[in-house]
Amino acid sequence: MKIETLIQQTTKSALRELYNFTAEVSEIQIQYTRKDQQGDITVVVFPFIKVSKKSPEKTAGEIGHFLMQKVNVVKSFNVIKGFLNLEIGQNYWIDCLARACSDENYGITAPDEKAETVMIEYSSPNTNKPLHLGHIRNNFLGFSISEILKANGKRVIKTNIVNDRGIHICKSMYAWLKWGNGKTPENSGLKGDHLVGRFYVEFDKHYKAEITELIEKGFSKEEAESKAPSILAARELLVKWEANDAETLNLWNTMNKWVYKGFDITYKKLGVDFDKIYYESETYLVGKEEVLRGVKEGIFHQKEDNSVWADLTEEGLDQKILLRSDGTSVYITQDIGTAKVRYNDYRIDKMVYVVGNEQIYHFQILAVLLDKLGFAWGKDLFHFSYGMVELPSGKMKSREGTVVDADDLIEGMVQVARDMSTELGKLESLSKEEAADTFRMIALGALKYYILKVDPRKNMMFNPEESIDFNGHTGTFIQYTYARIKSVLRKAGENNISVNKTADSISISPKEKDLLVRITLFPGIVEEAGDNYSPAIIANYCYDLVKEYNQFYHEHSILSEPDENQRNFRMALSETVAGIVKKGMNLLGIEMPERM
RNA sequence: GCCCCGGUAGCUCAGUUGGAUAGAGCAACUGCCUUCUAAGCAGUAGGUCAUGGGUUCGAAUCCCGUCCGGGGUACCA
Repeated sequence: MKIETLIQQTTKSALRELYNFTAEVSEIQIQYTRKDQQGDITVVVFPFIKVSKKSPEKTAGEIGHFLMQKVNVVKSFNVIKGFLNLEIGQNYWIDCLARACSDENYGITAPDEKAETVMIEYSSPNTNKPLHLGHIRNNFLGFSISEILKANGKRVIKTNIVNDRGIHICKSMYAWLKWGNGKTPENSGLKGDHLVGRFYVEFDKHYKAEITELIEKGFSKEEAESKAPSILAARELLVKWEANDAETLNLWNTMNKWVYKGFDITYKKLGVDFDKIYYESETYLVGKEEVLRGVKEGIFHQKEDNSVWADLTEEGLDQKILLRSDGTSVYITQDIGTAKVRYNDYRIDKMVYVVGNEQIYHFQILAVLLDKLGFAWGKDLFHFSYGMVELPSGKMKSREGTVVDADDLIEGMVQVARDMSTELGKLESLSKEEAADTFRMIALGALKYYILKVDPRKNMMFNPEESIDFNGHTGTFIQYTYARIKSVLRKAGENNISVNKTADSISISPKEKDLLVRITLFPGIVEEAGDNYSPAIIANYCYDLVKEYNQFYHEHSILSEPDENQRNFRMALSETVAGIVKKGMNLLGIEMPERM
């Protein structure tokens, strides 16, 4: 049993026996004792002075005596105001270490027969432009949350819906037809997604110019936006596409293939993957059918101009368009179809959408629409909404080219990692390939950590200079500590010192105690991260753990410790910390180098 | 207008879901490499937790008001 639970329950008995009061276990507050106080675990007794009718000190003292008698790991206690600080015997901590050290899956829960199946949708790119920093946060979060849920005993299906059709790609297609001069990735030397992205920007440039021109001719802004020749041409392409026009489909296929080839490279570099990829072009018709069924069944209504709407005013939402007057689908139409297809393909207990918080309203509507269409699971969908990424220079706008491109960012970080390692004279003993792989791990680790350490729900500032910092609260620091431990363990192996997991008759220093306590926290941290869908909780824990380890490392010698039991204990501590940190960082999708 | 989200050190972020004297990193300054990796460790300085009230033994945390910032409210996605 966990020590916290044991103390809570015994405190509950104490309250009953001493004061004839029946408390809920959840009312009994247990916390780890502050570092500036004596003791390991603290019971907060303020809430019970009403029932004890005694001073906080007296009450704490009485409960303290009770706990000492009933719980043998409680060795002593002290009382400060209403805080009952318990000292836990050293055997308890050594036992915890032994368990953590010997269990390869410490902190990780494997799925059992009745494990929930969770499908997690993330990434979900449009095929009209390359991935940028915003997508990076999405991909890292989606991947990490998948890993964290797996570690909490869920079955996870990672999925990606590729928005491969729609007005956006038609814009790129039109621009390519009009101004492309037959450019291809091969003859331009550009990565496919970047090439297609250029045409999207090209489109917007012309479109904007046309709007300005029309406004000068006396049109209203709205009229100009809908009457500009470019947008009309793109719309026409969309209609042709939905009508299966061979030439349009051909171009669409070609350009999307360019993009996929580019995406594959970027995904690989990011280290993310998917169990199942859906394409909007393959699901939107299912959505359209569902919408038309809704019309037939009177759930939705069709206006004179043929557009289809859902009236959600009763649900406190607005009117929502589901099909345009020209019959083409909008974003949410596709989402309805994709949801239906997914539930046909898999036995899904929970559907999680990793999508930015600007789409909160969209997913509220989606849940209601699915519910109205009679899908029981609709209202249970979970929109994991994360905050936007801001730059010191302001917001990113892909149409205006003010985005941080994913490929450029990664390449730049690898370069800095290489320069920094060379400057520090590290990795000289490694082969070229090993060194290159380590630079990659360091660069990606720094980037992933920088993004995942902040609470996903909040907007975050991406400062390019800080993100490539390798000192302080960074992924690099954690990787470094891991490599450092590995180095010690390697040396121990060479000297034939075995890690003794059952060390006794040793003395534990305060710093070692801090580490032990921190180690026992790991399983709870994994659980909390799962409950809260928060990689940040894991990230911050790993930092705290290695910070503590480095202090220990600085204060104590390990290999040159003369006492064998003491040495073995420190080896076990080191090995356990390394194991936890590796598991924790892997939950963030961060690899750990053995040397750096 | 209406609806969501946020405001903690100069900057970027934590803060165990209401507990003790609010913590890290960066930036600045000062020490520590003949000793297991100095991408490290130790120290100095830095705070009216936006603001005003309320709830109670106790509030950065919960409730109400105000101010500031962001997002949403499209026949864009």
